Parts: sequence; structure tokens; C-alpha cells
Amino acid sequence: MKKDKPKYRQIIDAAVVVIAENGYHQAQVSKIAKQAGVADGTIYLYFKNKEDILISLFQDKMGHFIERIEEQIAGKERAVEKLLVMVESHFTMLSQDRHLAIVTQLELRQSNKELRLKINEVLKGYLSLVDKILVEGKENGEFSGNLETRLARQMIFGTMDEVVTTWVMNDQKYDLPSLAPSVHQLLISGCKAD
Amino acid sequence: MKKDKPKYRQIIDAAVVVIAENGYHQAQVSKIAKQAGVADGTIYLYFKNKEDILISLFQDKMGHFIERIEEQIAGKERAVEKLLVMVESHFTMLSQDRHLAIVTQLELRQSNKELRLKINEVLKGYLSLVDKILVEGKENGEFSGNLETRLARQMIFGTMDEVVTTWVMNDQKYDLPSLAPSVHQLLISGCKAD
Amino acid sequence: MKKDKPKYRQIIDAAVVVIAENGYHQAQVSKIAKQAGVADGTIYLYFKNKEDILISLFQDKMGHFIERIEEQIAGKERAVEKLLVMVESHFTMLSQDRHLAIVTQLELRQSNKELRLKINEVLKGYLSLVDKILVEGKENGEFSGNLETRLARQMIFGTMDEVVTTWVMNDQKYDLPSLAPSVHQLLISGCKAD
Amino acid sequence: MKKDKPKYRQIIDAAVVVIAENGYHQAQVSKIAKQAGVADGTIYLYFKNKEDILISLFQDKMGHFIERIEEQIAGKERAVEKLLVMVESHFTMLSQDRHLAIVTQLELRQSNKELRLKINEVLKGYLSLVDKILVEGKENGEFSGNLETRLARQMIFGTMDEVVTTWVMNDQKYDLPSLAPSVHQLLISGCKAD
DNA sequence: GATGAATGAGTCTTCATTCAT
DNA sequence: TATGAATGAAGACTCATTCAT
Repeated sequence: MKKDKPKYRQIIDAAVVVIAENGYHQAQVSKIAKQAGVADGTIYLYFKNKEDILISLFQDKMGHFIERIEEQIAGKERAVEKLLVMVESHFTMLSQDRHLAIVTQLELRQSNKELRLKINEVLKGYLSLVDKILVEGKENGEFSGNLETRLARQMIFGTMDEVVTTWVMNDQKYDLPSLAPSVHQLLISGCKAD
Repeated sequence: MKKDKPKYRQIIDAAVVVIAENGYHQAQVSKIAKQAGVADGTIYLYFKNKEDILISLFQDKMGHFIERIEEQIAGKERAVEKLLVMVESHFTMLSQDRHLAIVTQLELRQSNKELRLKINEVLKGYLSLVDKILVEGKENGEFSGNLETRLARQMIFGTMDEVVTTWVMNDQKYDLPSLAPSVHQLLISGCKAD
Repeated sequence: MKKDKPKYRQIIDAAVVVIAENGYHQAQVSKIAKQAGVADGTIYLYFKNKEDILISLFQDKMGHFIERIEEQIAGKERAVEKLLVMVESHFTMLSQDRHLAIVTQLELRQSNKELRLKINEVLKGYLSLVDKILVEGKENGEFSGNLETRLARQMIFGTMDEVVTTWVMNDQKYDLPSLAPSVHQLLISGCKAD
Repeated sequence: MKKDKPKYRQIIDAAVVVIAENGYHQAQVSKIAKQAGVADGTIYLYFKNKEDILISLFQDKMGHFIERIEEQIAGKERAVEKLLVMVESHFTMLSQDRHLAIVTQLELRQSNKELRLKINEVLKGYLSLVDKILVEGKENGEFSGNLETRLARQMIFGTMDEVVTTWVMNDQKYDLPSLAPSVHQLLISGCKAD
């Protein structure tokens, strides 16, 4: 399996650094190769093309991201608590990897429609996690029975995304995780109300 | 004033169509010129360069957008009502101009950081409008006194943006304006609660 | 006759200024029109095309140049004296019109081969003047009978040209006419010797 | 070292041919690449940009030119002899490379001021060589002690340049090297006198 | 005669990808 | 496996000239 070989990860990690430091449009394959310490041609032994690097990067990082959140949530019983843990983890993980935050919030969005559709595929895993929490909350009475899951999920995801993007655009100069409780409060109010 | 000449608008409108139909990266100046019915060189009598077309496009359309929302809001007294009108207008206007929706939600986000910074400048006008409603709502007791304006604004903007983007990505195949009441409900619940 | 109308000269004089101040490749027709105080299209009522402006400029200025030298020479009897007057006039006239000096020594040489051939046509008048002096000098024994007129003329013209060009390239910061006697001395030594 | 690779010379030599045959303004990079038998992009592996090709061309050819003249001169003892060798070599080398003669005498002079300034830098090497011969000649009594080195150098260089340019403009249809003795005679007469 | 808005041809450079070694 | 030299397609912008008014 190619994904287990050390150069595979070397290249992915190099891509995150290069994109974060140079921007999406200045992240040439040759720069990524140099940062990874391999020849340009070597990239193509591990990835089909440049787009494949970016998708793999997103899958890899976001997969890990979701796994971690699922682990954290596992121990909690109530939907409200789970949502808090999710917001906290989301904010904490991104604030701990400044390069990744820049890449996911700003740079990767400059990619073309096709790539963004594939990124959305990856995000679906995250979105179903949110959906699962919402359904659970509705079932056990924490959230309003009338709550429209899809819209609520869009509110939750849209709000977190906007908060993180604003933070990145402000050069990450304030503490993101400490915003989690307030954001959580806003979100569950929306979900609880009729 | 160049902006008042008919060709100025012709070119802007042509740019919206070309970008929506071909995507940001396939929107060559020559295509825009052809769509506008003018020669390539004529573009440069009205715009400094390609980027200037895109910024002008955003300023023009978004300026109009904000003006319309301000007009609609003017007649309302309560913050809650104003928010409803805003969400309704936002959704209605974008669903009435499918090309513009594609351009603002998907294509223009592929622009480089510099252009996006200028786009953000334009958006600040919209964000202050939201802020004004929130402050008003807090003052007259409609919203919780503890509500953090900045976070609430990010929730409102992030939620609307996510809802519209999802709708565009689903090829605008359901009715967007009819989602306004539910979205509004979600948002004000968040704002009302303590 | 177009050449006698005031706008004809206005445009020529404007061209000298614009080329001297902006360089040959930055001397657009629209800039010349603006400097001349006429519309772009008006240029084409007086000149066939841009090249025609430049040729006319050279003919006009250089024609005047040669006429003046011929007048000055007329009063002199000896070839050696005539040569001195020529070098002095040449240097003096160019040092009195700094713009023209820049245009003839530096900028107009950037023109394409075709234009330069036409410029050479104009210069032939000057060269025959030199030839006439040389033949005269040989006939009356001032210069060596073996002197090859063509080469001597190339030495005279090449030397004067190089001296003026060096002066222009050094931003005209020393006094050019005062070099005339030494240059003259060098040239007649070459002509006198066997 | 890039300059030692065969493609570097291939491209330079191709540039000389293309410029000589098509003229400076019709010497597109793609034409040079085709003549060199490489892809357009390959040019940019060896040169920073188009201007860099032209500067390198001049440095390379003129560097070689000066070296050859220095070698030839080395064996001579008297300044007068050295000057003869210089004129002979200058004329001979250019008459042996008709393309190069066209490029240096006509085409490269159409370049913009910036490029010509860099060309002048290269020429300084040649000019100091002339100066060295002149100083030597003055010291050992071959030339007049009053000779102004700068003016004499301008005469020598200006005369040779004018003679060669006239020859090129006349389509190189007479024998240039055979003019060397006469030109040399003219020049040393100027230097010896007074 | 005079205007100036409109035209449209023409070119340097980048960079993802390949393939001989 | 790994290399890296070579490839070649693709697009924004300028400016001399025209022509309807």
C-alpha cells in the first residue's frame, strides 16, 4: 500500500507547508517536491497528478480530524455535550496546526469546482456525524422535535466555519478554543427552540 | 463617469454570465468581450485589468444587494422582523439571479488572496448591517443582553452562506426562499437565548 | 501645403519632446497628440502614419541642421576652416537643443531597419557636404592627395557621432562645443597625413 | 555551470541567426527555440527571460571578440602595430560572421535603453583596451604627448563602428578587412600629430 | 477640418507532466 | 524505485489606426 510508505506522508506534509506558506496558486509541484526532499518525478510515483495530492491531503487530514472527534464524543452521553466536545475539538485541532488551518480555510477554497466537489465528498463524513448528534438530540428530547436536521447542520457547520475563517483571516491572533462555549451556546439555543 | 456608460454594465453583466457558465479559471478576457459584444481592447477602456472587472462586478452587484436589503428593512421596527426580511431578501435575490449566485458562492472564491481581501472589504458593509440589527435587538430586549455581537454575526452570516452554497452546489434544484422562515427561526433562537 | 500649417510643426515639436522624455518605445501616438494639443485622429490628417512623423521630424530638423552648417561654411575659404566650423556648429546646435540631441543620438536609433534606412537617406545630404569639403581640401593641397574620401568621411562622421553620443549618455553634463577644436585637430591630422 | 552545457550555446547561436534574418523586433522566443531545436520552455531553463538571451549573446560573442583581439595584440610591441592588429581583427572577425555583424551593428541597437546600458557595460572592456594602447603609445613617444585619450578613443571606436555599419548597410558587398590599413593610417595620423 | 471611442492582432512566460537513464 | 531535463499549451494586455459624428 502506497499510503503506508514514508514518502507518501512526506509529500502530503510538504504540500501543507508549501501551500500554507506560499498560497494555493504558488504551490508548484516542484516546490512541494523540494520541501519533501524528493525529485519532481517521484511525486508521480505516489500520486496520479497534482489534484490527487490535494485530495489525498484533505482526506488524510480530515479523516484524522473526524476520527479524533468521534473518539472524543464517544464518551459523552448527551447530544448537547457531544456538540460542545465537537466545537471544542474542531477549534482546538485547527488552532494547534496553524498551517493546516490556513490550508483548509483559505487556500484549498481557491481550487476549482471539480476539486471542491471531491472535498465535499470527504466532508460528508463530518456532516453525518453532526446529523447523528442532531437526530439523537431530537430523539431524547434535548432538541426541538421540529428541528430540521439539514438546516440545523448547515447552521452548525456554517457557523463553525465562519468563526474559524475569521480567526485565520485575522492572522490567528486571538485564542480560538476559548470561543467554543459561546459558539456552542448559540448553536444549541437554535436547536432547542421550537 | 465611466460607470454610467452602457458598455460598463454590458461588460460586468457579460462577466457574470461567462464566469457562471465557464468557471472562474476559464473566464478569459476574450470570452467576456465576446459575450459583451465588444472588442477585447474595449474592456481596457473601462477597466484597469482583469482583476478590476471582478472587483467592480462584486462591488456593483453586492452594493446593489445591500441597498435593496436596507430598503426592505427600513420599514420594519423590530430586529427580529428585520432579520427575517434580510434572510428572505438574501435568499430571494440570489435565487432570482442564478448566474450571480454561482459566481458569488463558488467561482469568485477561487480568486487569489488579494482579490478576496478586496471582496471582503465590500462585504464589510453587509456585516455592519447585521451588527446594527443585533445591537438594536439587544437594546430593545429582543435579543439576550449577553449576546456576543461578533459571534452572533458570524453565526448569521456563516449559516446563510452555508445554506446558499449548499443550494448552489445542489444545482439550485430546490426552492431557496422557502427555507428563509426556518433559517430565521434557528438564528433568532440563538440570539434570544441567554 | 500641409507642412506650412501650424499643426504640422506643433506635432513634430511635440514628438521631439515626448520621445526625449519618454523614450522611443514609450512615445505613443496618443502621447504625442496630447503634447501637441490635438486629438489622436488629427495626427493622421497631417501624417500618413507614425513612422511618417518620425521621418518628417528627422527631415525637418536635420534639413535645418544642414542648412545652418552650409550657411556658416559659406564664408570660409579653406577646407580645414570649413571642417572646424562644421564640427563647432554640429556640437553647438545639438548642445542647444537637448531634447533633439537625445532623440537623434539615442532614441531614433531604436527604430527598425526600414526607418533607419530612410533616416540614412536624409543623412546623405550631410555626408555629401563632408565629401565636398574633403575633395576641396585634396584639390587645394590641404589634405593628402591619397586620402580616400569615403573612409575619411566615415572617420569624420563616426568620430563626431561617437563624441556626441558619449556626451548624451553622460547626461550632457560637460560642455560639448568646447571639445570641437581638439576633435577638429584629430580629424585634420588624419586627413593631412599621407 | 549552465553556460557550459551544449544547449546554452545552441540557443545563443540560434538567437544570432534568427535576429539577423528576421530583425530584432521579429525575433520571437518561439522562433529562437525552433531554430535551436528545443521547446520554448527549454529556453527558460537556461535564460531568465528574453532580454537575458540578448545580453548573454552580446557578452558571449563580444567577450570572445575582445579575448581574441587581446591575444593577437599580445605579440606586438609598438602601439601603432597593436592598433593595426586591432582594426584588422575587428574587421576580419565581423566579416567572418555575417550574421553577428548584422546583429551587433544594426539589430541590437534597436533594443531599449536598459538593454543598451548593459551592452555598454560589456563594451567598456573593449574601450579600456583601446585606452591602454593609447596610453602606451603616448608613453613611448609613438603618439603625441598632448593626445587626449578620451577623444582619441572616441575617434578610433567611432570610426571603426561607422566603417563597419556602412559596410553592413551596404549588404556587406565589398571586402571589409582590406580597408583596415587605410583606416589604421587615418587613425594613427590623428594620434601622432600635434 | 477635428474628434476620440472603438478596434483586434500579436507574444512572453509558467508549470504540470513525461520518460530515458 | 528514483531522477530531473525537457516539453508545449495557453492568455492578458498594448497601441497604431479608423471612421462616424
